[in-house]
Amino acid sequence: MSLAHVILGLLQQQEQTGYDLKTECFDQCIAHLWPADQAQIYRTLDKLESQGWIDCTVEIQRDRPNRKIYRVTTAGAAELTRWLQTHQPLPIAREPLLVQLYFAAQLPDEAILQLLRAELAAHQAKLSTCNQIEAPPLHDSTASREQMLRRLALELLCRREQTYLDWLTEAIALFSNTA
Amino acid sequence: MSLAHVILGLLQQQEQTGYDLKTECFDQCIAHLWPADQAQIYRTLDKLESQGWIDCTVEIQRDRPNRKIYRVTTAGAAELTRWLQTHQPLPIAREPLLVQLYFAAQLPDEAILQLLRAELAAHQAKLSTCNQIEAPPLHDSTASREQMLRRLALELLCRREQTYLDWLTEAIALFSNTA
DNA sequence: GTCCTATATATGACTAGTCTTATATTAGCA
DNA sequence: TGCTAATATAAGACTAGTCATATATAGGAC
Repeated sequence: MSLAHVILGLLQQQEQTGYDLKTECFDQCIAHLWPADQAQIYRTLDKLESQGWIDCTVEIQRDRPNRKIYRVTTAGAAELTRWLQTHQPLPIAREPLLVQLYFAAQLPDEAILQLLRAELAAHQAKLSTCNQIEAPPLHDSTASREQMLRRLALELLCRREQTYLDWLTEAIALFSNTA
Repeated sequence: MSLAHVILGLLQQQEQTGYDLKTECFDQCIAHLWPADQAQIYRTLDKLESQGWIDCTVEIQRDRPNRKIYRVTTAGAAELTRWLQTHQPLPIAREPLLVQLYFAAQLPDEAILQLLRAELAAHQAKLSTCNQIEAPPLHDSTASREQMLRRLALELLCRREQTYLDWLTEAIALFSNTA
């Protein structure tokens, strides 16, 4: 249940509501690390609260629905620290495009090229959104520890997209030659 | 429901049982593209059959449980061809390690290094299993179209692992210097 | 003799995540 | 006047995937 730990981490940085988590964290950069929809965020908040890892105070608003502001408890902080140091299993990446290529021998080159070009465009778009996330360069010694670690995480995202782009470009060249 | 299409593809190559699919396909190379457990394979076979995309004949065995040998129907073959040409959404990669790094500022360097080293070892192991999958080199002109496409898919898997290894090695160096 | 493995299929219980809709109020726009 | 967007939380229905267990038979290991 890593989503629970993402939320613990975010709440430790700043106490906030489920709505804030969704609009300011998950819809922004966290989406690249661990996408989550609104329903899942609220359910995980409920679970974290019943576990005693977070608690909340209700801020009564007249003109808007009340806000439940969550913060990490002592037990929650201990759990986060424990989890942060525990090696997690490798992520399972299920890649529809690779499956398609694996069975694509029956398709004409032009159909394969269309698949590859569509994937290339999608990865180019993703790389450009990753590049738009602000972060100091990897070897900037004035950056804080937080900034450096975030830059490091972001760096892998960008490199992964670049790996895709390089591979797709070569694959397209391969099929363009034989076509 | 890509697992359904993986199974359609595999059955189109060779009619076989759920047990065969599990032990000879999913436990071997397909696991790298689309891992699936036994329960999910059998349930998907049921669903594919009720959709009319596959059918089966029962081979009665005296000394062993009977075998249900599945094959792709005409409708199933048409569905596979359609799916193979349809652009699929980018895979969602949820990376626990990146989440950990993102919130790791509170940890000492040594704890971060331990995380990075464990991940490096895991990715080294994965790369070596990927490298053990037999496939002709990418530019071997004597390879069949099937072999070439499989080599291409495998090539991305290997490059992805190499990208991880490079990034992890640099990250480890970064923290070893500051430590 | 008992345990484990292989062969083969099936199902129950569960987790994580998605999609949709409900509720309630305010503000802005056309 | 009616529509939409923003602010907030909640829950129902569903899908995909995981984990464990059940069933049945044969053969080999200890």
